[in-house]
Amino acid sequence: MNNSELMKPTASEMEILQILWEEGDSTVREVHDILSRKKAAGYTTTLKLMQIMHDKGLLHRNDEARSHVYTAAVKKESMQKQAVSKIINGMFKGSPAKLIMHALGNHKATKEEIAEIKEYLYEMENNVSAKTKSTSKK
Amino acid sequence: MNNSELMKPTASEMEILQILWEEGDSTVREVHDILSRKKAAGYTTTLKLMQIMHDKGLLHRNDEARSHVYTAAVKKESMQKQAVSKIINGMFKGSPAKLIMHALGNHKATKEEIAEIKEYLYEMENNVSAKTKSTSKK
DNA sequence: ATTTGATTACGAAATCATTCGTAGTTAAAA
DNA sequence: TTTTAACTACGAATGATTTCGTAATCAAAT
Repeated sequence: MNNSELMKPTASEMEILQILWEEGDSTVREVHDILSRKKAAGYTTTLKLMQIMHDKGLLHRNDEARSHVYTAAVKKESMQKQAVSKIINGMFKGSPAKLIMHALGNHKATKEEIAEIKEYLYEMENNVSAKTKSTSKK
Repeated sequence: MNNSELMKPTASEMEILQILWEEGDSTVREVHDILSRKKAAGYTTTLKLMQIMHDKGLLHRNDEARSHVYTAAVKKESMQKQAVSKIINGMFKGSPAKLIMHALGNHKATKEEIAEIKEYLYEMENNVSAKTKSTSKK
């Protein structure tokens, strides 16, 4: 039905995407079991949601086996970026610094995290490949 | 209909709140004109939305004059906090640092902003009234 | 005083998202 | 082979949000 990046997942769809990003390819059953730990939901509700997401192009599906296996078709990074942009532009007048202050002010970071941020800032200021995430991630 | 903080504005309601935060008290006409610059929308649509928001307690209203004057009834700060929390918990597994890296990575900050953030981090590390926003705001 | 134009109130249609029941299919167990 | 359990497809009910038309009201201009 569509191509890729511009789709805006609903809240429920976000929950499912998050599970798939976390767990990797999964069947409806697997997603549903995880979802059930947090909220009541009928199995066919989860099924339908994932089918709709597939129609929208948010999920890929392998239907060779009887239980279809779904995969997130959008990148976690893209969605994160989109979410952060939306909030910076919508609520913080385009100033990332304002957002950062808020984040720091209301959510305590560990010493390590603070150090990491400082390191990142240092790199930015000195053009030390500020775009390549230095953090040995994942 | 209700009291205050716990209401979750919809996307359209957010747009109106943002205008009111930005412009201060405004009539439907004023809000609508600004809104029209960004999206097509009938006047009565904006009117109805603002009436609903008033019913929900999201807006205050002065109806002494023929054209009613509306005011945001929720604080920008509260909504910002809510938005930041939602994104940190939903997309960044509770790690404010991850959000911050993203914000810094995708939205260039000015030298001043970077300095400001560093200052803020320094204060945090040394407990120097880390909660009182030091930044001479606005 | 009448007309004109802008305003509010409000019902209701249109759209979108969520939830669930039912039917049909398949694979494995009995 | 028959039964049972799990699965998909899909229609449709429900619920929430958004959009808009119409009627009534008011104020200003004619």
